[in-house]
Amino acid sequence: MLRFQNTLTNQLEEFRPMREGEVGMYACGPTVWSYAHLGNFRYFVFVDILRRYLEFKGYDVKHVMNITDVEDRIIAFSIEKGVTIDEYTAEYIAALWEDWEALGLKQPKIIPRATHHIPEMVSIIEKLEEHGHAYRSDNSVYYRISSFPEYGKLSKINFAGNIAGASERIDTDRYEKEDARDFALWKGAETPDEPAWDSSSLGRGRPGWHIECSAMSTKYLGETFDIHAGGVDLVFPHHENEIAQSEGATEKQFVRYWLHAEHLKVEGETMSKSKGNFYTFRDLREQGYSPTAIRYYLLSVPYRKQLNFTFEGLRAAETTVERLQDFRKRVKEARVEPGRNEEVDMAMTRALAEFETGLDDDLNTSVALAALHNLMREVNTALRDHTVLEENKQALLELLGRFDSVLNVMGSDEAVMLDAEVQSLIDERQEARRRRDFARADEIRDQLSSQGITLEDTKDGVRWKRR
RNA sequence: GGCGGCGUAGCCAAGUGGUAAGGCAGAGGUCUGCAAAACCUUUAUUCAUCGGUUCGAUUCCGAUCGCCGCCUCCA
Repeated sequence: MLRFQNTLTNQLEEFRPMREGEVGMYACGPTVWSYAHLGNFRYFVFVDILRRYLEFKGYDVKHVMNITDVEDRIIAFSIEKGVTIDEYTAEYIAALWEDWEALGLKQPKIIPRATHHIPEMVSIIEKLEEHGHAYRSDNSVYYRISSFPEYGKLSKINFAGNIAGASERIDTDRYEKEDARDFALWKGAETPDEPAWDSSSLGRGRPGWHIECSAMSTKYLGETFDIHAGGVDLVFPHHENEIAQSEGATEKQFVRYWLHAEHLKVEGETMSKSKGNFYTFRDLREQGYSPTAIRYYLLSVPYRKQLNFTFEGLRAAETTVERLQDFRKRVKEARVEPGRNEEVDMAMTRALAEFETGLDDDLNTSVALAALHNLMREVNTALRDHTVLEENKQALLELLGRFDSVLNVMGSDEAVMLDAEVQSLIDERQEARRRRDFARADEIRDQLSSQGITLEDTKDGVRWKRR
């Protein structure tokens, strides 16, 4: 039974989608003002596991992720560079998809961009005005929080209690609002050259940040949908505001399950540019770490716990991933004889059960990985001195494939060909070894090693690996 | 000031009212011409500290110490 910790109710709840066999899922996407960093990817990997596991369970997942391509920083930086916001964001969007693919993340099925959904946002704002949830001030439109009694139900923030201590941070806004908590739905244009859209009802301006997600999620998933995911920092105010907007406009429940991923720390500290511990995915790749190891590392800690990123941990992930991939490759290459091995059968049954128990429990990836490691050890032990039996091999490859349909860390299936020259060197070395000309054999091994090819001598011949 | 999370072996980390998953590193071994890789075995009388509840607590309750997050645009 699949269960999620729902931020809305603060409880571990059985997951039951609105429609049998289908899941509508909205994941807050990036604001493309810079390269995505490790923390962003921790969250993206979580969403990927969530989606893949739902698919593993047989659901058809309608996965929507927005791209926020208009926002204050984007506007400021594009003006600084003297380019349009589209030109400015294009570079970061391209980089995002490059990183995305390298990390083995599935593409969301629908990827709406904020700038392409202005009319939808305007129409929600109009509805909010009709319902008395919005008001105008200067050229802008604000949400009237006092009109939505349930405000705070997601974040559980008690406004009466906390305003006092935090008051110096409020009221710095230059806009005129009825209440300090109210937030902008539509920001009226102040200068002629800032990016803005004309709306006959609202005037010239641009949308507030929160309205984007309300408009795009509802458009593609309906007024009520199953899952909304995000980073913990979005609980307040972003998601709280989305609820106020969407439920204020439709008078229906907006989202049924709210899932929030914890943040990543680096060497025990908050990742920040000023501390010099700020990393993007590309930074790590430039340092030679493999995307798969990074993925493994990011998913190895359950999403609701802070992940303490360390380079020691990343190196450990590197080793582990190699071992897993090697295991799968060995199973695939193993020579077979007819028949089946009961021990291996039982190990597989246990592993599958443990894998599902783990992921069913609010996506406990640590438990799922332990299941995989236990399987690997048991299979290795059972088959240590035996030839692999045909039925086990097929079943095992199938099972590993199923696990990897969620984890995606065990390597691809494509056979990599060696060029003829390398192959002939390997052959020559084998010949030299037969002659016990080890000097020549080692010479060839060193030569290939300098080309990034590692040789391993096994009972069944030479195996090679590209670094 | 308000709200929330966490503290488990050298490191990362799961977990439960009945006596500690898994990974990395370490140690020993198998294999090997050597090596590498791989494989096997092994590594916490103990779960921040102090009290309490209980037949029994790492797991529940309270206090203390330490770390982290949110409280208006940061995943």
